[in-house]
Amino acid sequence: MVEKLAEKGKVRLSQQTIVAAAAELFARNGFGATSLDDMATALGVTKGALYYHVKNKEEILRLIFLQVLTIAEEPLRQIVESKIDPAEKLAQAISHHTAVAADRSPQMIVFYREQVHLTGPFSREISHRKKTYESYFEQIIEEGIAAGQFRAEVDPKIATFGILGMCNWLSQWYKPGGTYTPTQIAQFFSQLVEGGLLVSRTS
Amino acid sequence: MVEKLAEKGKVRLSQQTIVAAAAELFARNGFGATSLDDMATALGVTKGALYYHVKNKEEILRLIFLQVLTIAEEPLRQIVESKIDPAEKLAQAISHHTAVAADRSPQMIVFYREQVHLTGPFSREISHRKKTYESYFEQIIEEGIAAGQFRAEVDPKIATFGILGMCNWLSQWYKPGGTYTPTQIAQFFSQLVEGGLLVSRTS
DNA sequence: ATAGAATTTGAACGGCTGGTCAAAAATTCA
DNA sequence: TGAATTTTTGACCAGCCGTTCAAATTCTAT
Repeated sequence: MVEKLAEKGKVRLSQQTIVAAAAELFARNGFGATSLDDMATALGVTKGALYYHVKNKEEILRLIFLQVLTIAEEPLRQIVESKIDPAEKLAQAISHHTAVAADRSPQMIVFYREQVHLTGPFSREISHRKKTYESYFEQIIEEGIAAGQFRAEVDPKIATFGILGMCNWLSQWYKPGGTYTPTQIAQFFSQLVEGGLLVSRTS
Repeated sequence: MVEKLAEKGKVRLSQQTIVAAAAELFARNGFGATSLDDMATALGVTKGALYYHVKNKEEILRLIFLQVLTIAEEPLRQIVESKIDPAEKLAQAISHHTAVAADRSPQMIVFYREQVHLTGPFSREISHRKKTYESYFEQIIEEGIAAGQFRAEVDPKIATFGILGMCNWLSQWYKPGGTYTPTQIAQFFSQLVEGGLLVSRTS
């Protein structure tokens, strides 16, 4: 059912390689439907070997979540704190988030699909960090409204959910080597969010 | 682990009630992590009883997918074929899609998360109907560009993915009884997509 | 009331799951 | 080389999974 990835013998087994292989399998088949045997087969080893590098199945999932957050959080924080105008901040934030979604798309799919399988305090920590991440976007929009750059009728929370939804959805359809690069897609999204579709506006 | 829903004894067991309960459990815990015992418990019956109404677990999943498509497809088709201007069409399409995402949110979560667990030709049929559904949005945007109402630089495919991502994401955060109704949220989304965030534009 | 049909039960099944572990193999380094 | 260490094996376990089915129950209509 799960074909072997083209990694047999090439790479040394480690937490990193396990997590990478698991992310692809979880993204393709779901966390619950991916067995440790599937992962072992994909890596060209036996199930038991995995347990030398990893405590259990859930830890693999935890490591995927941490990887996503490690990549995503810090650059966004820097964008928010930089001293450029809000519209440019938003464009950079969209560009950053789109890039993460595009080149870590298995991890992103897992991140937004499988949190339900995290248990205990770790799941709550993820929820909290997700909220913080979202709040950065909210801040940028509020800033833009306060500066008179964004329309005052905009609800920052709804707009944030809209923008993040737009970017996150990318991992559902983006395939490397398509018509557009992640950078170009991010530009399209920025134009759409900032300028809208209409040629002219009345407000 | 899975608490009983407040349905015990109240409703008669049927395909419909099974599908409804399953949708909530699948949405909350995932298809793979939801056992038939979980569903039976939630409905106040034993596992065996389910098999009188349903062929197997995958059929339950299939019925959820069909339910979503049955609700979503036809109204959108009518909007596309109606003789109103593209901007208004888009607003109505967004409103329609948002409404579906909001008041069938368990089913929508399952629809976009668990297709991987469908097997055989049915999965391909769903993919095809999904694509057709997306193409309706593309059509509206192309129409708007052709009519000179939408900006010519817009890529209809990317814009469609963006809009659908925005709406679909709703099922991840929307809770009935929040600050805004689905109708209001749809209006926000329409404004965002059509007019953008910026107060003024140069193009 | 009672026959007949519709529905539910509860036990049983084979298979797969995540996890464990002593022994074997591979690697490292003096 | 060869001893010490790191890594992998492969067999094993207990438990849960989806599914089946004969028997028991409940419902329906006369």
